[in-house]
Amino acid sequence: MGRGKIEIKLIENHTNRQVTYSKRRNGIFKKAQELTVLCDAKVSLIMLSNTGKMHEYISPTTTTKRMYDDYQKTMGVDLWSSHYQAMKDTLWKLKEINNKLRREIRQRLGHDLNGLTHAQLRSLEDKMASSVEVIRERKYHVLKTQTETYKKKVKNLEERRGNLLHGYFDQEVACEDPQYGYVVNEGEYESAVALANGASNLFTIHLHQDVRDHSNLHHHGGSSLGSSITHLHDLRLA
Amino acid sequence: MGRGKIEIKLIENHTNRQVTYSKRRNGIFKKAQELTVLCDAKVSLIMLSNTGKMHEYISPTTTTKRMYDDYQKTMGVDLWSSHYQAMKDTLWKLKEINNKLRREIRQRLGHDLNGLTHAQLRSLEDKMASSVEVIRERKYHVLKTQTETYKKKVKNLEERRGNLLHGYFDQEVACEDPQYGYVVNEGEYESAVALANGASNLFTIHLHQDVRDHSNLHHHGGSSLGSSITHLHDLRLA
DNA sequence: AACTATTGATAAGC
DNA sequence: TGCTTATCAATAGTT
Repeated sequence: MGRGKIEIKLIENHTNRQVTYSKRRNGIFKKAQELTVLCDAKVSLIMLSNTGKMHEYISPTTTTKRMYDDYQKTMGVDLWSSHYQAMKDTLWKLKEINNKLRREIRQRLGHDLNGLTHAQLRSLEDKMASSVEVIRERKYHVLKTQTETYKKKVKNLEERRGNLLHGYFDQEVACEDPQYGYVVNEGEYESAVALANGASNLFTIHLHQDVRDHSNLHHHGGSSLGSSITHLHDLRLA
Repeated sequence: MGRGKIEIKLIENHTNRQVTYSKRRNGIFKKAQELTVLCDAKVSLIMLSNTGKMHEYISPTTTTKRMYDDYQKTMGVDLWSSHYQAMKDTLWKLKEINNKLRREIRQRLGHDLNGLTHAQLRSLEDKMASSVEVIRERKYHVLKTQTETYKKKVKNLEERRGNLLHGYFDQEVACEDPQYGYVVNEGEYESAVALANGASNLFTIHLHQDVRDHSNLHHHGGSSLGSSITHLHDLRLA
């Protein structure tokens, strides 16, 4: 339709092609619009020119995301889910691993032993016993180190105070039982134990939605009927 | 264009609306096709009728996924990423929990004790000692139960064999040391230990792509130019 | 961009 | 749905 029939093949002339693209694009947008209204249909139309310009029409009764979600559902399964599906798999596997780790910890705490055979229990007992031994040794090591550090500190303090105050605080310093040296950082200990006792509290995960505003884009919805259909999304590829 | 001008408003007559939808849909598809060829453009066109039928046109030079990916990039990346982002957060948190659980297990195995204070070590030792006690008790319980079960079995066997064969196998039965009753399922024990000894092997996650075949759908690509544009995806919502 | 001669799309009817 | 045809709409080429 025009001053002459044209063959449907690539328009070689660059300018001509641009003009035709613009004209026909608007024509299609108008038709999409009309279809939406006349037939109560939902249309998602995305067009990308060879110059990299992107244009979109979306029926005002829906959103592009919803259209593609429906499309996915209809087509069977996901299109872009290579990424998404891999993520879901990873997530599931991490959950599995988590459960296994938890179970192991529970067993080491002496719970959930019902499923284990005598041999497994014997092995578990042995391993834990040797672990306790390691911990005990480490404890003695820390004890020894800290005691020495403490002694040094006390001695240093006595010297300094003695030097400064000529023995005025000798009695007070003597009251500080070296034993108290072991309970430094008592506050931190509490929280450390809380953490060690389950970390279950960490499972309180608050999911949230990240809905962003794309106000930088001109959005002229399909509601402005016959007036200005040309005012559709006019975007450039990033 | 037609036997009369029509107003662009919802067609009330249901049948008429269906017919118009079908005709105009094909018209738009044809125009999308022509635009693709004439101007070297890429078009993604998804239409959903009010009866739930879905139709699609996609330029043969691209795919629906690629078009939508481009669209997302242009729009600013976030459409379904509310979902996606929540998933990523969950994944990250699960990894964190995993690491904490692993650290705890290592400490209970007697490793990585360097950061702990004497008080923490003492607490850990106590807890492990009491856990060992629980495990030991459970072990004895299992031992006792299994021994009794075994004795019953042997007795029953002896009786049955005695009845049938008049004591012919007495000697053989006597050779079965009751101790062997404790080592049933030795094979399973090995795998259980392997599992208990880290579960680290579970981290070997093989990501895969799930590319499925949708051969149940009639796919007539945009290559069949002027011939049969009506043969586009014709799907129903699941 | 705006203008038309022309072709193309389609509303109504079958 | 498919075909026909009288009409209106889109647009190719020109200005």
